[in-house]
Amino acid sequence: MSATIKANSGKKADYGLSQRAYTPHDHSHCVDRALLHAEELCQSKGERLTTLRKQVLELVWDSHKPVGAYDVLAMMSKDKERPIAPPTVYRALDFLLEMGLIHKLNSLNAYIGCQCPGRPHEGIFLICEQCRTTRELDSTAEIHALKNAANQTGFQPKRILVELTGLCPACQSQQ
Amino acid sequence: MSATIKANSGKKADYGLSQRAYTPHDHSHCVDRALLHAEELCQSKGERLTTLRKQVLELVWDSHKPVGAYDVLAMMSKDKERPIAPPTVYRALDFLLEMGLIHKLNSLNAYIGCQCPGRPHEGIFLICEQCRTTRELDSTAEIHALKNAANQTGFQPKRILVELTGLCPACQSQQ
DNA sequence: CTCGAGACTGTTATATTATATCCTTTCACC
DNA sequence: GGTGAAAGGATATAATATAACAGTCTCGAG
Repeated sequence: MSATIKANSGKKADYGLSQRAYTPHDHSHCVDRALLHAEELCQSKGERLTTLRKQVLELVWDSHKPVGAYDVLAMMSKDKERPIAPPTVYRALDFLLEMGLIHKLNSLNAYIGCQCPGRPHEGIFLICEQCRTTRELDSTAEIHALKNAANQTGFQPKRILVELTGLCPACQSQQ
Repeated sequence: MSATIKANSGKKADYGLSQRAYTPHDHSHCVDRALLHAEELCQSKGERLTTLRKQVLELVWDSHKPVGAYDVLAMMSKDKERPIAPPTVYRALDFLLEMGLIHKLNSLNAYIGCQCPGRPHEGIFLICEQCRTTRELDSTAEIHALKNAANQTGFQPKRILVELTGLCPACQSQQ
C-alpha cells in the first residue's frame, strides 16, 4: 500500500475522482468527508442517520477496501459483552445502500463507501485482486454507452453493475 | 414470454447474438447447440465432458434464465434414491465456468449458459428483473471502452463483470 | 405533556450459497 | 491387468443473508 506510485502523483483527477485510493494519504479525511456527506444527504432526504448507521458507515469506510458484512459485524461486536446480530448490520447496510452512501460489490459479497454520494451515478469499480484496494470510476460516458447498447436490443436497463478485477498501480509495480 | 416484439423481429442480430432469448423458439435447439459446442471445445482442449458435467450443462441451459446451484442440485436429485451433494454440482459448475461454457451472474448468485462459447469474450448480461430472462450481449466495443478507461487510471483489468438489470422487451409491453 | 404511530433496533431462528476434507471410483495410458 | 491422475461421492461446516416477532425510541398531533 505504500509502494512507489509514478503516475498521477501530483495532478488532479482525470476521471472524476481522485487517485486517493492508490496513494498514501491521511485516511481520516476520507472518513470525515464521507460522514459529513452522509449527514447532509440524510438531512436533505429527511432520513435519520442514527448512531448505528453512522458507525456502520464508518466501518465500511475503514479503508479503501471492500468490507464484508460479517467483518463489520465482528468489528462492532468487539468491546461488547453481547455481540451484534446479523440483521442489525444488514439493515444498516441496506439503508446506506438505499441512500447511495455505500455500494455492494457483488463479485466479492462486500461493501464499500461511495466516493461521490449525492450525485446520482452508477459506479464502475476497479478491484485489485491482490491488495483488494478498490477505486470507483465515475465514468458516465461508458455507462451511457452500455445503456445505449442495451436499449438498442429493446432492453430497458435500470441498474448497472460494472466490476473490473485486476491489478492496481501499486501491485503492478511490485510484480 | 410470448408478448409481441416489435423491434428486430425479422432481421439478424445487430449485437452479435440473436434475440432468441426474448422470442418464442424451439429451445431444444439451443440446448443441442450448446452441448455440441461443449463437446467440441472440450475435445479441442483435451478435457473430459463427463456425463455429470454434460448433465449440469444441460440443466443450466434448461431455459434462458439463470439457474442457482441448488436448483441444479434439486433437479439432479429428483429420480434418485440418494440426493446429489453440493460439491458435486459446484465442481461441475466450476469446470464449465473454467471452460467458458457457462457464466456466473454475481448479482443473482446464479449461472447461465454461455451463448457463444469458444470465442473468448467478456459477457455483458441483460437480466430482466421480472421474468429473469437473461441475454448475453457480446459487445466488444463497450468492453473495450471500459478497459481503456481503467487503463488510463493505471489500473490493469483482467476480468470484467457487467450486469444490467431492467425489463426485457416482453415484460415492458406487459406493463 | 403524553400518547400513539411509525421507525429503528434487538433477538432468535433459519435459509441460501459455497467450500474443506477425505475417501472411492473411473479412465486413459502403459 | 496395473497404475497414477482426474473425477465423483460423502460428510461436515463455513460464509452470506433473511424471516419473523418483540421491544424501544422518536417525533409530531392533540
